Amino acid sequence: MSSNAITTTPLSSSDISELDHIELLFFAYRDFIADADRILEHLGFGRAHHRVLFFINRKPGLMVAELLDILGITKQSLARVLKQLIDTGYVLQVTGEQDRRQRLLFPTNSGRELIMTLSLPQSRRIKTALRNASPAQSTTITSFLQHMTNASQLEK
Amino acid sequence: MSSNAITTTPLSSSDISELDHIELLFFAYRDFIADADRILEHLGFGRAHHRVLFFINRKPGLMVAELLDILGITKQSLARVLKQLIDTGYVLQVTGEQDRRQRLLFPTNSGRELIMTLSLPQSRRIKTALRNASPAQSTTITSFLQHMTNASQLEK
DNA sequence: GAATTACGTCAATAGTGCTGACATATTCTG
DNA sequence: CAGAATATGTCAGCACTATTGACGTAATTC
Repeated sequence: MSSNAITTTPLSSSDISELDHIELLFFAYRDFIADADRILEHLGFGRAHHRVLFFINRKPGLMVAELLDILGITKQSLARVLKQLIDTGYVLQVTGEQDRRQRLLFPTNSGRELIMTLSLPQSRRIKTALRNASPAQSTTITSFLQHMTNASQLEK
Repeated sequence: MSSNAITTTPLSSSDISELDHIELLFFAYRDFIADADRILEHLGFGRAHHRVLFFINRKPGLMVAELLDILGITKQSLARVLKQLIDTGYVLQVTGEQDRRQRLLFPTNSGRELIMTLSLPQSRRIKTALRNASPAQSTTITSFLQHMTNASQLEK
């Protein structure tokens, strides 16, 4: 048992390249996330705040329920960070006009400013990674990322 | 202040596509990770266990210090999950031969079996995402992921 | 022999996710 | 109109994973 522990048992050769991709994806995302982490530290915010603010900025006026769907977390988890973002003036809640049960979410000016600051190093990283890519190659990469999501994998 | 909250303040137009990529990367990684999460639940393990086992399987015989470098966490964080993986028979520690201070890490047979099970849905997802990609396009994607890591961004 | 290295461990804390339970408006429906 | 459904908020407790700081031990190096 321990005698053969050193033997590597390769997966079928066709899987090898996917293991490489798994590893690459891990490193890419880890380094990508770390860019913003350094900035968040100073503000007493975490990654959850970042994600919430990012999507509120992407889709100003979205409902709490929509945001929950996008993030894939529970309302209790969202509540904690959302409350902090509201209390600190980065996010604004507005009662829905047609449906007054809804609380539509908007970034404030500070919120937009913050999310831009957080996005900058990440944008730079992507820009650098795409520096030598042709438009066609950029499309290939975008398409790959899209196909990696559940939304795209469903319509296979 | 609240009057212009609805106004979206776009970043410079050249940054728009990078925001799209940030969003895509979030969804891709989130769904990608979730594949294994469902399996881990049943075992009482978390993502940290997954990552540790993954890299021990990728590089059998690596030192604890190397693993810490790869994962980018502290030894105290690693200790907890590593101990569980050792206690449950998925990982084996072997004292280094040249340097007897080292504890070289190896996956056991069960460990290799488990990491294959965890990697399968992720491999399938990647395979599906690459289904219509030519070899050249595959290379483009691999190259992009590589360039997204700190290691590659440094040698710019 | 003393410093350094590789690793382990105890304790406290933070961030972020979860479930369950319950409350409050508001809207929809029979 | 009364009751069901919906959108949201909140309290309480727990799990997992990360952190820092401090200290210990064995092995190696100088």
